[in-house]
Amino acid sequence: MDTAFPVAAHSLAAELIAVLVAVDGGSPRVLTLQDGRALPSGPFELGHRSLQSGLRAWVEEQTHHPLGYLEQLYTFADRDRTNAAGGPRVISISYLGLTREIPASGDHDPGWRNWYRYLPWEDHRAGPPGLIEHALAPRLAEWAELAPGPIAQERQQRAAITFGLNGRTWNEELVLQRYELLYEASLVAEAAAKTPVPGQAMLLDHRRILATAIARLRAKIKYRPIVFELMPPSFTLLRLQRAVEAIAGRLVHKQNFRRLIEQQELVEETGETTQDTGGRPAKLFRFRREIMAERAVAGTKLPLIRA
Amino acid sequence: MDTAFPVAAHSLAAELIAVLVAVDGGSPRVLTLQDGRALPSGPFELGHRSLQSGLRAWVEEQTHHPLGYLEQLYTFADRDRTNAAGGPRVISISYLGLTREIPASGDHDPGWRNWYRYLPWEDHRAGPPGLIEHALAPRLAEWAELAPGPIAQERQQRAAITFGLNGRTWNEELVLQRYELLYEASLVAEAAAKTPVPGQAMLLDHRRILATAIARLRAKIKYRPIVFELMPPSFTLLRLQRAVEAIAGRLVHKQNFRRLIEQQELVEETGETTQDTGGRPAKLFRFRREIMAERAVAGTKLPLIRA
DNA sequence: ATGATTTATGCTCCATATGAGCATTACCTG
DNA sequence: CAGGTAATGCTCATATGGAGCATAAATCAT
Repeated sequence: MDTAFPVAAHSLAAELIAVLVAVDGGSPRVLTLQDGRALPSGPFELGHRSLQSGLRAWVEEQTHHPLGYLEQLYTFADRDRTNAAGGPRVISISYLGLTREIPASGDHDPGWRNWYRYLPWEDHRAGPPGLIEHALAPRLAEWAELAPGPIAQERQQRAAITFGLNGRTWNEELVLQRYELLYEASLVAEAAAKTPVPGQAMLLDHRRILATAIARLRAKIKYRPIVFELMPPSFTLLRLQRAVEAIAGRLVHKQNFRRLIEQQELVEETGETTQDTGGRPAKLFRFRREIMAERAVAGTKLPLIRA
Repeated sequence: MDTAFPVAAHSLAAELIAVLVAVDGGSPRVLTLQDGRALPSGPFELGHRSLQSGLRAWVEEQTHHPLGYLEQLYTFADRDRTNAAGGPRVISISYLGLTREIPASGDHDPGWRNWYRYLPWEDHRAGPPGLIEHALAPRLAEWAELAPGPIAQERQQRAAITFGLNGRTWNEELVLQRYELLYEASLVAEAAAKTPVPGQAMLLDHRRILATAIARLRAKIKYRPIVFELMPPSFTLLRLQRAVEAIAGRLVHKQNFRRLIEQQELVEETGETTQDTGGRPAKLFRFRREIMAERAVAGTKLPLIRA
């Protein structure tokens, strides 16, 4: 069972897809190509030592910008992804990358787009977007009704849970589940919707990959100090908070946020302050990289017994 | 972009590798082949609709056992993995699968091995294993000393943090970091160690993949109700606890564990009890699958503002 | 300059969750 | 019946997370 030779190799190709993220003030940005319709991608070259190094080299060459953090997202090889019948079967390996600044827009369109343009229902910073109630909920209900009794119930419940309908709480991490629900209900252009719900479509499954990246980032930001990969060397606590909010798509309690950051000793004062805050001048902070090693992982959540 | 080796595109192949886990009483088991030296793996067939379905079909065919839960782990294509020079470049996609029972051993070796056989330093249920202090710590210290000043410090610190040396607390989630540290220090057979530290080696990087799987499982068990995928339909709370302990490699506070499980309403009594506990008969419970949809994801950890 | 507006920062309070034990109850075995 | 093993019920101290109140220090419109 283990020795059957791998696939007749000539019908297989590998592709790398990157979701590169930056934060510009209050906007979460993602690097796109083709007028915002595609994520950057390229073939996996056999010359590279590993996938990771291949992607890193390729991204830095293309964007001329250092890549702070890089993490593998997901690999897929769904048959229906390959558009050309008879073309090679493509395995796509997607990555999430965080970068510190947005490259100065050289000549024309640098391609950094606000990601909520693609998934507008994900931004709850100003409360639940109206389009959920007006544009999504009715169409989802309609879709649920199409199914026979028990299935209809189930669909309705899924919609309610993922989108926080009828008074349920919004869970910002369910980005992928929400996109997939809309896809399943044929409400997005990628699923051949006649009249898609709001939100710009992308080529192939790039919007799904974006959703995966956002979900991962929203989850990870809570237990690993990765926001700092998106920040300049020094920053005010409010800017840091705004970055978190941009990613999470939710507002954060200012005082408690500060308490959290400071008690974890993640930052230290630079000693300087900045006045371009609009109000009282704010202290500048820098990330304490040294703490990273120690703060390896926190999470317990199991009633362990102490040693 | 440059291609170091001018190999035509036909030298690419894809392989699936599965880490199948089961729990047998207090033993965490993993399915192996070749007398325990390899994880089951096989080619990705072009006929399959997707990677996931390909793997699922293949596993169920091979093991004749249902696969409860399946999750992608990691994809890699390191050049040094391909042993045969000139052979195709292989992309390996690894999966973690959980199964409910251990298949009855048919004729001979069913291949389910206790995973601590491969990573003996990971089992802290009876306190920190002696081999950490006796066999690992000295060799790691030795390795640290090989480097010049500052690097030596750094190595020493990494070892102390990952293995919980000199009074630091043990973090059971750092399974992969520990294995990689030992690899880097050439203390495991896979890294051509002259006299490897205890722990059975595996072919290629299979032991690293196992470490990845355990790390993922140990992390996930804390915020998703996946232990139940390893349990029979009804079970006592102690059996459930033993399963968690087997995976986490640590003991759990019994009363608090019960409180946690019950307050989360993850289980319900079946109404029956069992007497083969050795002591007072225990109530039998079953997992409340319905709760899964609601308990989609819990974790906040950010000081969010309520709606 | 003056009061309104903005943001930074310091603190308090309270509800829960978590970590540790103590005490009892109910079976089995020799 | 004594002793052993588990199952269960409860209590208590502390840590953590969610909300607000209050004050300080700038800018801005009038």
